[in-house]
Amino acid sequence: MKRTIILYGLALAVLIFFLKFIEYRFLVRDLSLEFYIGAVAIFFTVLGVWAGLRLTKKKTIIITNPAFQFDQGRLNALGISKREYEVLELMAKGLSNQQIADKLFVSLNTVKTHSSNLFLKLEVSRRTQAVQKAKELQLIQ
Amino acid sequence: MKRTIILYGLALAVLIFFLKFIEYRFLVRDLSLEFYIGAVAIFFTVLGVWAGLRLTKKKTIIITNPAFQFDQGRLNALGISKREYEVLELMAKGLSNQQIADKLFVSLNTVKTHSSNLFLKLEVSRRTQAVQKAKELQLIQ
DNA sequence: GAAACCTTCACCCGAAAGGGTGATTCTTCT
DNA sequence: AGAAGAATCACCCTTTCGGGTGAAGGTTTC
Repeated sequence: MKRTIILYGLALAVLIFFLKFIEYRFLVRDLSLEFYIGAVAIFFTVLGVWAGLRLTKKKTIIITNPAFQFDQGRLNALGISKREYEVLELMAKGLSNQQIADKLFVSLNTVKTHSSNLFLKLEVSRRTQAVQKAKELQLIQ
Repeated sequence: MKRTIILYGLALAVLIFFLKFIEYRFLVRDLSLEFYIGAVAIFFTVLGVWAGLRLTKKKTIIITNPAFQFDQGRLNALGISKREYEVLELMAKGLSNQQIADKLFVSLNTVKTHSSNLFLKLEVSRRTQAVQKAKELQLIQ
């Protein structure tokens, strides 16, 4: 922002001195006033576009929430165990219980037990709610 | 934004008057032409800024982190209808199909149809994935 | 060593979700 | 007026989820 203004100012100064220069060399006889004005117009239009875009350029998208930080305390407060948390994470990725079971090398029944306990502790009754609530509580990203 | 442009204009004016001042001291010449050039420069700068912003309006709307903005275009690109979007929103809140049906005053079958079409369009096969993907695509908050 | 966890797994059952097909009504666009 | 799409609903069937109960083996803690 500041750099843009400074650069703009410098460009402006350079141009004006440049114009002064050619003015003294070639344009004292008023040979092409139209050309002179045209050049100034074009130059400042371009400069204006450039500066305008520069100044209004938005910051890049931040998809992940930078304010997120893993809070073990909140997990403990809810009594969520390590294994249950792993299930929760995979659940949030949209995996089915079977896929979670394959990933954690346990049986489907085990995953179901974990998820059931998880629902009790989060006080929900469906996985979508669990994911939503876990995000609200900043348990997962 | 506007403040930036105003500040910029003021900076420009200051610079020009500064240059004028130098000019008076060292390069006393035809003053009316100089002012004319200055006016043209300012005018075209403003024009350039304005035109630049106008022309790139859509491209510069990039959402910064907390500011979610509804993007109809992305919905259209995926071919997601209004009703499907409503189902998606309620789905993301963790509601069951039956609850969604009650809320929208339609039958369970209708909700299932909408969600099926939604899954096709989002290229997913489960509601958790749909919600996750919709958030990634900034379709929902 | 008993109590309190965690982790693992099994079985049953009902509810919910998902996939497929077809059909009707209504609006909208050409 | 006809085509296209949206919204609605139905019926079928399979898979997945969720709730309940029970149980065995492991660790930690008092």
